[in-house]
Amino acid sequence: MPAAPSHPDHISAIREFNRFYTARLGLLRKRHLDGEFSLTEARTLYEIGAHPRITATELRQSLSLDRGYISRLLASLTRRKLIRQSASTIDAREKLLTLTTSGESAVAHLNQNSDRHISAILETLQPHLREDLIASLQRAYQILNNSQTGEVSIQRVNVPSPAALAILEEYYEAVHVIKRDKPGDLQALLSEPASAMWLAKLDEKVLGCVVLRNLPSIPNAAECKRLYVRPAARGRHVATLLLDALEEHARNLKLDWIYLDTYDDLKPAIALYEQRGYERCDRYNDNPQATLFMRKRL
Amino acid sequence: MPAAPSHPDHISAIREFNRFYTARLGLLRKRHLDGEFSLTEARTLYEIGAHPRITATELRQSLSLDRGYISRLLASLTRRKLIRQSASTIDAREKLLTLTTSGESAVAHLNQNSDRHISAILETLQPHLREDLIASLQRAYQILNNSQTGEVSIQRVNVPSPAALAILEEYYEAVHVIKRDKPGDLQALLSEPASAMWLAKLDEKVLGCVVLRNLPSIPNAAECKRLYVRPAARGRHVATLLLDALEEHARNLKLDWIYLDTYDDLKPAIALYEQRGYERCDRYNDNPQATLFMRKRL
DNA sequence: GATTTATAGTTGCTAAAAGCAACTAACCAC
DNA sequence: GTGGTTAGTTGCTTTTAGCAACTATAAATC
Repeated sequence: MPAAPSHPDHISAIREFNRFYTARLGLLRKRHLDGEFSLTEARTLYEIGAHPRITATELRQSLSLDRGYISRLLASLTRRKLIRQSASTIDAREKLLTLTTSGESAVAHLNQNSDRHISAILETLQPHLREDLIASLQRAYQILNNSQTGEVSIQRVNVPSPAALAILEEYYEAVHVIKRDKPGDLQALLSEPASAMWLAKLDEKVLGCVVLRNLPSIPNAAECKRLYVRPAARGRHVATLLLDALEEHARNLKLDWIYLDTYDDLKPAIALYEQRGYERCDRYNDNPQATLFMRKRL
Repeated sequence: MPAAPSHPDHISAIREFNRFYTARLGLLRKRHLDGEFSLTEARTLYEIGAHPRITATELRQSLSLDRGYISRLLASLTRRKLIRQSASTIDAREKLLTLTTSGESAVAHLNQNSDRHISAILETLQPHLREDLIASLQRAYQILNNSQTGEVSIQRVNVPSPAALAILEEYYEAVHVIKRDKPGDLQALLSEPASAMWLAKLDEKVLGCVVLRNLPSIPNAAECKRLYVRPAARGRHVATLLLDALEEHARNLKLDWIYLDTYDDLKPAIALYEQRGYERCDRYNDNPQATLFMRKRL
């Protein structure tokens, strides 16, 4: 649909908001309140934390900085043992960046600082205004996040591609699982008859994944595993699209049940499952981390 | 009222919004798209434009930069004829900063650049989402703007204080009046029986002003003049407080009518007047700039 | 399979941005 | 007046960032 030209009032309203907001929240302060890191260093650490296994080039694009400068910056952060640069098996030129433990605690510390500042502002607000403010910002977030061009597509994974391994890696980090699959396991899984994996993509960027796994202990059933949507892509119904693909596939296989396990804490995930017709059931496996079990009749 | 401690979810929601928003809008890009100015220079120019007669120290606080650096920055902008530094009559140490004509056009040009970028984002949105986005951001703006601590107080002006002269100066710049009162005129005005001036203040900062002036041509009437609220303080009902004070004073003087003149373009001002019971009337003076005349029976 | 072309990252050099500290001049409180 | 304070300036230094030439790997072309 061809959008109508933006009304000038809209534009200046946003411009004014930007100026006001950055000033009020101190978003442009050079020395990031914390003596130890510059604003750019802090942003770099945060970006690596948010996107483990990011490459320097991707970082450069998202921070819009010079390659040379980034290179030195990363060298310095590595020297200070805040990040780790590991060789990529896919492309020997690039290095995959991850936070070290102390890098993670540095990010946590930076967040704390920024939180203190935000908290001081929120505390001057009456509770209902506070709710109102959060809701307004979240609405803005949602609208802008969804506005990114392109359609989310769901792709079946046939081979253990780097992209598939990378998103699984991210999933593991996000849920802190202890027992991780090895790359070879994915290959094995994909070749099992009733098992499969899907990726959600926007252009070429992977937004999330889900795995359907054979469940030999229960007749005519399979298990939904590794449902994960990257934080940056949430609110775009990516999980819904992934589950649609998974369930359709299961139906084609003439399965009767999808089982899954999860944790009581994951309220939004549980809400989604319930909304899709999953209902609580008894423990069906011995996953020690899981506290909640659900299933759906197809 | 003692505010309840902020819920951690609120804080992290705001932190995430900040990261997302600054990245999406490119607010942290160093070289401000325009080759001519750095981000800091652009911010400086904008700040001076938004607060004419600001001092270097105030600027330093709002941009949180070093005094020495600011000093050099201002020297450079002055050399480039973008700003003017005029001596303060109140405090000979400080210099009042204003944009030159070419400084103003530089700001306009910077705004255009930033607008292009904003416009590109808005154009990807459907009209209703666009409206929704603007409304959300404006709501956030409003809440945060009002959250600034302290109560707005209204003060009667007894002598032509520097603060009173400064806000009048700002008013003149804002409305582009040709015929300005000279400082002596304010003294004369304040000593007239039915005339007076009020300032709205937040802590020690002046937010706006209004003048009540004797109107000898009409019996038992006075005129409301110079109603002005600084852009940064709008949305806080400052004008309402000022008019309350003015009308109360007029009633105490046993006046029957308040008259005022304005321009058709000033829709929000006119809406405020109408809401307060002012109604349109015939031209009662010979102010060539005025196109709309109103009055209210007290 | 050799050759070109492109890409990821490094390094030398330089410029711009920003901070620190010592300074001057004006103001303020007693 | 005198001592303490504040607004702004200036000399000096560090940090931040960019440019361009370079190496090594990958991808494309023939």
